Amino acid sequence: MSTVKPTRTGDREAGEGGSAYHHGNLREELVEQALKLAEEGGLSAVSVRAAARLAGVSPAAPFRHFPDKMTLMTAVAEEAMRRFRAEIALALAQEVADDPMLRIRAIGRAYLDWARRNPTHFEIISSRRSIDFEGSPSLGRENAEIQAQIEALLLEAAQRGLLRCNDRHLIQIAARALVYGLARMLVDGHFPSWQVADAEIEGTMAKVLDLFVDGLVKERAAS
Amino acid sequence: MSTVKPTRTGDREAGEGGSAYHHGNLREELVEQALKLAEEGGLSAVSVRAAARLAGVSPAAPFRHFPDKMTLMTAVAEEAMRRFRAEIALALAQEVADDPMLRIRAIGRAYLDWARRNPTHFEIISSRRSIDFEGSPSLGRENAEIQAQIEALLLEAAQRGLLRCNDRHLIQIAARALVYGLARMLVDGHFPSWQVADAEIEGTMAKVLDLFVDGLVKERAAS
DNA sequence: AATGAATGTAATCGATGATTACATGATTGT
DNA sequence: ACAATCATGTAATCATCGATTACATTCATT
Repeated sequence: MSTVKPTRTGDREAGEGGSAYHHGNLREELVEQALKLAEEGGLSAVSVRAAARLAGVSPAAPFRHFPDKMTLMTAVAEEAMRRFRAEIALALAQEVADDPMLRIRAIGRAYLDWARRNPTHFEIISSRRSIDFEGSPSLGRENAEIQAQIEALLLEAAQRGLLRCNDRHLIQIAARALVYGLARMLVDGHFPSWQVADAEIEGTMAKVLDLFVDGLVKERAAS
Repeated sequence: MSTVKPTRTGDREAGEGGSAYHHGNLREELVEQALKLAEEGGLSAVSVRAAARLAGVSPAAPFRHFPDKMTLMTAVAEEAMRRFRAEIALALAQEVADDPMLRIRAIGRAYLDWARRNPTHFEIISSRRSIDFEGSPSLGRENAEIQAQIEALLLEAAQRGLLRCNDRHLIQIAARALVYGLARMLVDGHFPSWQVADAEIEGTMAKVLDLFVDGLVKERAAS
């Protein structure tokens, strides 16, 4: 009547106001709390029960909204992917350069930056065991959109004769493998084995990205 | 008395022969069974209890040999790493080419090949959450030896003027990021999102590797 | 208001990692 | 040969987790 959505009791964000049997927004609250758990304690800290606890609800309550843990994690991944995509889109919008390879590099940097700042969220969207990627249209769509953006940039680069290799699909897989490998080396804690200190990680990843992109383009005039 | 090793009851490989209270070789048996569990059911199928079950021993027995699960998994990782290294060494020994970049590519192929055939074992040695990498001299040493081999090859390549970039450490990180990314994309099941069928994976990975290595070398003469 | 669907609770199950007290048997010193 | 000692395995138990079932409560619609 007074609230916008007729199907909801009302916002209980403050936590203690209204009558407490029906939460009113449990589904989204659980996703949010799961994201928080992931941030603070890593992937292993995310449990259905812990999310329920944080939401102030019984251990069985989440199963009214998600048939199993994987479905909850998939919803978490969808939210994380939404943020990931938004940040990539922002970086691309801020890259004023006309050079398509520079724009691809900007995407790569945004990718690595987000993974560095949200390691567990990155892990969640990358996993195919804790989430049902195939079963989520949202995840598939967002992923395909990133691919399409890069494909367009590669096509432009090819038309300008910048590329050393004609197989753009292969280039794209290579590019993704490189940034995915870097990001996973980071979240998996491999850099200490490479004598790369934490403070150097960002710079190292940027230089590796440059090295790779330079290797893609046809012989540059000079340097 | 009759057996070779005086400190052991004797081989109980067959399973039912001798007196059964003391297993005689539990530690190694547990590692072996854990490897088997990993092969057959993935990382999540590996549990201390399951390994104990397969070894025909009580759920608490493993904790006499490993203080916690992570220590068991670290021992598993050490055995997996040993096999991994052996296969890389074999591939390198079989590569007759004198070209250091071809030798590096051979290492990359062996790396990817092993990961493709032993996805869960690869996952275990790559993880830094289920194992204590830093706490294992064996793991650190084997990893450092691979790095040293590649460093030597890169140095040779640099001396022959083959490299486009002088920072060999950076090249090595990039190379590792690429193969690690490819291997993890495989293990994590990303290739379906890239329209790469299972049968094409091996070839695709090889081509991506070539694309990368070609990008490292100074402008080739012709095609 | 009454009814039925949506949503949350309570109780319970089986599996897991881990700990403690106890049992067994092999090793070793005399 | 024998007994002390230590390594190794067992039994029992705990807390946590994912999951299910039966029941309670609230909301929306009639």
